[in-house]
Amino acid sequence: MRVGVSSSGGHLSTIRLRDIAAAGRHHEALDLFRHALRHSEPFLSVSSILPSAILSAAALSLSPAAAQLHSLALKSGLLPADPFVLTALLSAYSRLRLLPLACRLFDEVPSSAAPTSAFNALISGHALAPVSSPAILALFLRMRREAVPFDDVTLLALLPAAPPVAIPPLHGVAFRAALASVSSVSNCLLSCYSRVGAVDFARQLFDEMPDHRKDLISWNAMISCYAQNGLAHQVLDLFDTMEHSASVEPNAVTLIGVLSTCAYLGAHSIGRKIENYISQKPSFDSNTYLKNALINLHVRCGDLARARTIFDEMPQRTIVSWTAMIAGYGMHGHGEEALRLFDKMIEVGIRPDGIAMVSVLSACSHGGMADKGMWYFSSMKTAYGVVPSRAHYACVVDLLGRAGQLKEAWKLIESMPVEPDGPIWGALLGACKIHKNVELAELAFERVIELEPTNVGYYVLLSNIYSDAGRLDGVARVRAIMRQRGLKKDPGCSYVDHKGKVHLFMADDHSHPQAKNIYEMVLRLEAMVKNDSEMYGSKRKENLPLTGFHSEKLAIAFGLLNTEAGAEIVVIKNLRCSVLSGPLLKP
DNA sequence: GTAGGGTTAG
Repeated sequence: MRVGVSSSGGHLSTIRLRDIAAAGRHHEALDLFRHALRHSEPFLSVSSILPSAILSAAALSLSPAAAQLHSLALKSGLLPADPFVLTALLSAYSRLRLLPLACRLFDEVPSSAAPTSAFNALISGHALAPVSSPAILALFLRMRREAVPFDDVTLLALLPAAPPVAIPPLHGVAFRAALASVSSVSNCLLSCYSRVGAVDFARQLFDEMPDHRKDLISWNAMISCYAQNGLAHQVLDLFDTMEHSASVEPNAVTLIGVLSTCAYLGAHSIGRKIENYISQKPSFDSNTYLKNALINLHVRCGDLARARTIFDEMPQRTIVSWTAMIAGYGMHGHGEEALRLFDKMIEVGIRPDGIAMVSVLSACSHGGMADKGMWYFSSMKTAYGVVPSRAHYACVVDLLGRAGQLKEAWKLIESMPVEPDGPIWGALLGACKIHKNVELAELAFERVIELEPTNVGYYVLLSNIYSDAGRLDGVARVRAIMRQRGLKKDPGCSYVDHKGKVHLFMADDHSHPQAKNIYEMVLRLEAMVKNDSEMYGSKRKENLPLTGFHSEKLAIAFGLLNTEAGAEIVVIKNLRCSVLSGPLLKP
């Protein structure tokens, strides 16, 4: 359709509108569109400016405007034939979460006349919906049946939403269409493999990429892959390689991956180096994601004051910033401060999500505030619209359990609207250990082992409960089941970074040069905690050799023996011992 | 001109 009266150069509006919309100035874009229509510029086709206007309306969440533009398109005779208008509308309805409208529009397109871009828009729209993979795969199959060519964009929309089993066949499809070597597609495949834990496949893809196709995103995806799969040593190794390979410069996303690994390892010194590097780059200064990663680093390494300073100085805080800080106070036993911060978050108008509530409940649990925790748990649905998930139940079972209310914890599990999972029964089992309840422990163990038959931790826990109760028959039985199922006790290890040297401790480990002093220290500490000097003497005499010494206790004792009062001791436990050979952890 | 890959908290 041509609308033309005015004298100004028509196509200028088209170009300006696109640029303005692309720059994110959507209000201006819509104003310009209205202006162009009203003044009917010559040689200006509505079809050339309508797609940008439609997408601007969607970007501003203006459903009525999108619907108006839709009817304008109909009146102008642009639907369903104009592929650009059609695709923009499909994309707009998808982004406005009006998927039914998108589907209805798509159905009006004559079969096999729909362009690739229309399918792509609809697939992306379905990918935004919570349970979408069947619908998406159906769309893709229909595309192939109707011989509509697919492209890289199709795969980028399809792959992240596809179920794990569909990834390898889709990889094959991409390969045969000569799309698997397109950087964006191979990066996407890499993250898909990462997400399902297929780290080796991801690495293989990474290694197979020729250097000129390996871009910053490829490096970031591989680093995040290692980080998310807990392979800390590999993260630091790859980051090191990246820094020495001149072609790409790390960006904020790279550093977030590395920082999360430092947080996981408690590698405070490396993390601080990265923080220092960041502080010299003004462009990183306003990156909220990066600040959140730094908060998490300091929180996990025990430097709450530094974490809080970063938090306080942030120009913008997201719910992630608040949650990281609340969780930090919670995990270090500052329950009151955690709740104060939570109240403040509510005050500034941030509505907590499920994860924020997990951090609140666990702060209550670790801070011994059972009543407060129960209050938050029972009110969170009405107050904040957070429906309790299994993670919340696990927190509350832990909370009741620690407080000695084992029966109530059991009743809560029984009353759950969904089936309890391993961590929930595990929390009850842990509470049984604290309160020495063998009967309930046996019941909880039976359930937890049905759900997680190979989780060695639960066997060890029950064995220790029997051992505490002097029930050696039980200990033997648990050991027999473990043997029968081919399960081996994971050697728990803890380490301390002291003066640039890493000191590793295993449970009941006597190999350290200071072993004698360390064991003395543990016994003293235990006696202090129990406020029972009798125990110190008795355990010392009767236990030869000494057993039941957690690796973590040994590491803490070592730290206390070798540092000044008030010095920071960071103990990291239960990591795969392989991380200790990492290059960055050496002095 | 349309569709779009990598990022933090539990």
